[in-house]
Amino acid sequence: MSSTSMVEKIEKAALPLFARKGFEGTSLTQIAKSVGIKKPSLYAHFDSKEDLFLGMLQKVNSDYRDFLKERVQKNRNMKTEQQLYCLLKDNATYLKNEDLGLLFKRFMLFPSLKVNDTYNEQFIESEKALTEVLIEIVKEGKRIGDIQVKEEQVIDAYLCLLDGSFEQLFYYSEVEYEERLKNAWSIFWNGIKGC
Amino acid sequence: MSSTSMVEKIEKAALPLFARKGFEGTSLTQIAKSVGIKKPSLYAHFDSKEDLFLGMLQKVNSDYRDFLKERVQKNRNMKTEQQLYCLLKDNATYLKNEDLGLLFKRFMLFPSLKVNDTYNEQFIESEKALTEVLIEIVKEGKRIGDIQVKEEQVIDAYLCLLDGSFEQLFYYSEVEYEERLKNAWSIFWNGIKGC
DNA sequence: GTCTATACCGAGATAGAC
DNA sequence: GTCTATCTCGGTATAGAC
Repeated sequence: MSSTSMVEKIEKAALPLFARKGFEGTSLTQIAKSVGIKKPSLYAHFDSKEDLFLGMLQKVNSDYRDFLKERVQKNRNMKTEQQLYCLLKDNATYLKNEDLGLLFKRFMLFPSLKVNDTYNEQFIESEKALTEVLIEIVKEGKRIGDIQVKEEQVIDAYLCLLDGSFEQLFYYSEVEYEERLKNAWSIFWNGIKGC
Repeated sequence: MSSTSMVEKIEKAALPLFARKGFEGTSLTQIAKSVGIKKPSLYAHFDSKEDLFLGMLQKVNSDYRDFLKERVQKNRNMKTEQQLYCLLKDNATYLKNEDLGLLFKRFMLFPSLKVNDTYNEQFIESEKALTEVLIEIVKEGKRIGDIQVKEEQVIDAYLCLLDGSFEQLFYYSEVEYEERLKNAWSIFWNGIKGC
């Protein structure tokens, strides 16, 4: 629990392993090897495997929430359509970093399957943060008349769009993903505007 | 590899375990216990853990494709809107069986992370089957004038809707899910009809 | 076909020298 | 802080009696 630099090195090495193979699927031997030290040396910096993992989760999630805040602030003056589209794209861009994205995907889609609930709370918090941001944008959009449909409908449809595009982020190549997202978005916005 | 009845019993016991905890997360001891026999007895029916798992995957996937065919056939004479909505709902209903749904979810969302590619091929095949069905419906819908927007747009948006709703199937309670899906669908269909 | 006993391995974690 | 050596546990899989 000392030497900050080494802790960071270990977490950085552990991230892609946990993201790709999950908690149980990743061994301390693999992590140590990736760092370039021996397995028992890890215990000079972390109390247990779970300790390592949980610390990493916390960092990843607080980073994500910071990113979210910063982006929303930056897009504050755009039109409603642009704000919503940017939120969708920014989210994808951030999570397109494979390690981060896979980690989020894994622990948002398979909650309650793990030992400790503290694992999931981190991601639920991040999800809440995103939803709150969305609600703000939609409310303002309705107020100024950019959105005609009922607020609840917009929220539900948008979240579905976001979840779906998040999944597809990993199926398809980057160019194919962009094309698909553009198409899905245009249908969505078409449906939002009302006639 | 004999006594068909016992093989089925074992697979039936293994399904919820693999679905909830994954391949590595499930032990043969757990499976044996759930069946009511001892661990080594499993080897009278399967060559290995992988053998058991793969056989189960194959069965699950062929069942799913049969279900898909049957449903599409049944809805053949409905209007385009109803066909698309039913496909969405039927898919959800089928996968709402938690064991099946979780298994699909796990192995469709985390492909290429496993030992053997044969695992994933099963699910990719199932996914293809669904896409082909969708394309047929949309093509016919365009032909008879129920759909105005470009075919590709409809496909992309629909798949995004389906993926998103599939994800949400596990987040929310049944009633909340229904409500959300209804909202997302109405925005989607709104966007499809054109103005 | 099912059992007990066991081989073998790799996991997480600890002790203690340096 | 890092290492070697070691402990304990639970995993897959096999041998061989019944």
